[in-house]
Amino acid sequence: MSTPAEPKRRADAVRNRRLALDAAMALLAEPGATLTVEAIARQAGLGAATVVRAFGGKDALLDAAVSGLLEPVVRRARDLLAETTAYQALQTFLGELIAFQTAHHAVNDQLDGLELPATTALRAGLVAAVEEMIEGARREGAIRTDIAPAVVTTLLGRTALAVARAQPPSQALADAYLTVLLDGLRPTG
Amino acid sequence: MSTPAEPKRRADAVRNRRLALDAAMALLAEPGATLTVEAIARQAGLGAATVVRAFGGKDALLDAAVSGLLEPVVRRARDLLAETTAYQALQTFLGELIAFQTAHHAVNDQLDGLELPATTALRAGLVAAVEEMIEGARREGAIRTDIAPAVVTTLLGRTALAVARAQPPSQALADAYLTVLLDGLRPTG
Amino acid sequence: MSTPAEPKRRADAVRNRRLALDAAMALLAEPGATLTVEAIARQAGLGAATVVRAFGGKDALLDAAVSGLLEPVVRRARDLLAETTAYQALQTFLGELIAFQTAHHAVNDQLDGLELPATTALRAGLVAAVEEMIEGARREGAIRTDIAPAVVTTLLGRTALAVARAQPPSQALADAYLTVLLDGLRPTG
Amino acid sequence: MSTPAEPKRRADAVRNRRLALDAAMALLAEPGATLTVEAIARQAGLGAATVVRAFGGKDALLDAAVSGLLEPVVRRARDLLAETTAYQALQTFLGELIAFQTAHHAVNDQLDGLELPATTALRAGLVAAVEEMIEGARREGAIRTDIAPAVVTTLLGRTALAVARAQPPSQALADAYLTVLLDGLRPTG
DNA sequence: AATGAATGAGGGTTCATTCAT
DNA sequence: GATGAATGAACCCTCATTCAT
Repeated sequence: MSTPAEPKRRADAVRNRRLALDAAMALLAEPGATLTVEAIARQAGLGAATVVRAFGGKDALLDAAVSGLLEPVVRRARDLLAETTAYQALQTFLGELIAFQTAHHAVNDQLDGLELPATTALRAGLVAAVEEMIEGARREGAIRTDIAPAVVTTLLGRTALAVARAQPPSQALADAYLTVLLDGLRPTG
Repeated sequence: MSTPAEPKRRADAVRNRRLALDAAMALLAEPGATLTVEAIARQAGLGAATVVRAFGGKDALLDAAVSGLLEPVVRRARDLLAETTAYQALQTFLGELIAFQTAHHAVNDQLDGLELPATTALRAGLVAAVEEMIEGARREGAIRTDIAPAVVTTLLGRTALAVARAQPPSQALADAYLTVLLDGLRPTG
Repeated sequence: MSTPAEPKRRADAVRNRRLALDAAMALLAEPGATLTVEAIARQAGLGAATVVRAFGGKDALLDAAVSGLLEPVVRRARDLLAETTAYQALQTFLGELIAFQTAHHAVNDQLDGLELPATTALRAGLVAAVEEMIEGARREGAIRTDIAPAVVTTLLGRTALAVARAQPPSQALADAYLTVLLDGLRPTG
Repeated sequence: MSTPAEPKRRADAVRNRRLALDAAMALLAEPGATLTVEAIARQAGLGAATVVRAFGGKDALLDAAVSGLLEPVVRRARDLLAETTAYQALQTFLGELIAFQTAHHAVNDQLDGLELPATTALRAGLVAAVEEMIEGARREGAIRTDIAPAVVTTLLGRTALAVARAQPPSQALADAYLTVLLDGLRPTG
């Protein structure tokens, strides 16, 4: 009695789509990885044509991979907003964002360059969530109000991205980012 | 009787090297420019083989071009260090750095990706100069001392790069970067 | 006790072969249709492997499909030969041939290009029938005798094909074809 | 004093462009030839990338090749129109057209399918020239007037194409085409 | 010595066929 | 036995480099 008849014939297809996706995500995590279809296919143990067919083009594959990586991040931002104060959410989330981006390095390049539908949507969701945190923190009196929330959001996002890109990864740098940015955002006066 | 007939032939070579370099620098300044050898050659009014021959490969050309763009920035950092207080130098320099990187957008990609010798050296020089500013500002009591100078340097450098990369360029973002970062670096206590 | 259990299993096979054939014929009738195996399978509501297996290769499938379309044409030629005078048969048949080829546009390309056994045989049958019409009409004194029947047959066949291929289809052109060709075939003297 | 300084550096380029063009034309003349870029390049003794570069894409190459083949045909039609009566021009030209199309077999496929600018223009010129012949011949009282000139032109053009396509080529067929079509076009009454 | 042109390697994509379910 | 998926071959195209002029 649990969705019995519908996904009948795709046990291996789903598995291989998953393999291709995982391979792409794994390569996205490596700093200097070659992101060709062939490289992704090799990593997945599949043929090149298979991964193309599974997604309908390289762009769609990258879109899916980046989205797959980004989606839990956005969800986590939403969860934090619901659970605690906006400022606390901001603090926690920024730390986790850096950790994520550090662990999935090449995602950042994709985020900058391409125009991929799902990724774009998720990024917008991420921006919206951070902006809510900023606005909430302003109302809570936790951060300064002389800079527009949208600007603060962009600043936090882009600098997080940059910090994550540092080679080699550095926890000290991530900590410094959090400390300096949040201190710099304290209410003036 | 010194340098008999040898440098005469090289006059054209020097001129063409300069032309290729200028062309590459100009293209590096444009956001979406095509950085193929042929495009650079066309911009320079030269043949494709000439620009390759003048540098011995595309990588070397890019190294030279990026270095050419970076060199005045490093020199400017040095000059500021000599002219004024370290903190004042830091403030001024960060503003100019953002402006430079915003104006020479594509340089950033090259800075991240490749490992080019001259560029790497210059980047090291840049890091060293900023690190001197940080250390000086610490001695001046102008900034906090609970974060290692090297970490602060990396933080400032990488975030400047990220802010410059913002699309579209935003002066408000650059201002916010300066304000928030420098406020966040104020001495604690 | 004859044919014990064997043909039962083949009921589905026969049905699917029919479905694939109909699908291919339908696509052959459309001018710009995509004639990939997958497209034919989709049109048939079958899997791609099924249509291949049912015929043992794409070429064999096309052979069968084209033959299926051509077969009634040949039979019609035979019937006309039996029913009426040779010249009358010729007149009627040419008109119908053009109409058929116009309605099943893509068949023409296949007729020209490939060398498919069944199709080749049918085409030979078609040629033979037309040739009989020509010879009969000669005996009836209805057409000129200074051109070899085989040549006249080829001329009529190939020009019919060309007229059918006209884009956009034109009834005026078909009429002109009939008028001019038949007038041009009138007995000399 | 004869165009001395302008085409300085292209002796080999022109030669190879010519080679590629000739190769394409040669393959266009063969009935079942493979018209891939690689096949053309092999025929020309060049690399595949070279022929692409020389024309900027496969379509442009085919356009040039077909146009190169078609251009003298159109010019010949124009010349005939200037030299003699329209009907005589028509008779002569149709014979030559068949001969040409027989000798350059595959041109016909390209003429049917693609939308190539130069080829399309030339084809329009060809149609216009033949139409002028028809109209002139009507005024001369040499051909029937109960079929629209445009229809006659299409009929002659498409059937010439079809006759040329006959395999194996047959002079008897070409002669029959001319005889039957022109007799069929005689004035009625 | 400069250069336009040639090229070989590599990219993404499509498709007829084969295989595992 | 039917099938969705896998695949290897083939296609067109781009580009950094090399060569002949």
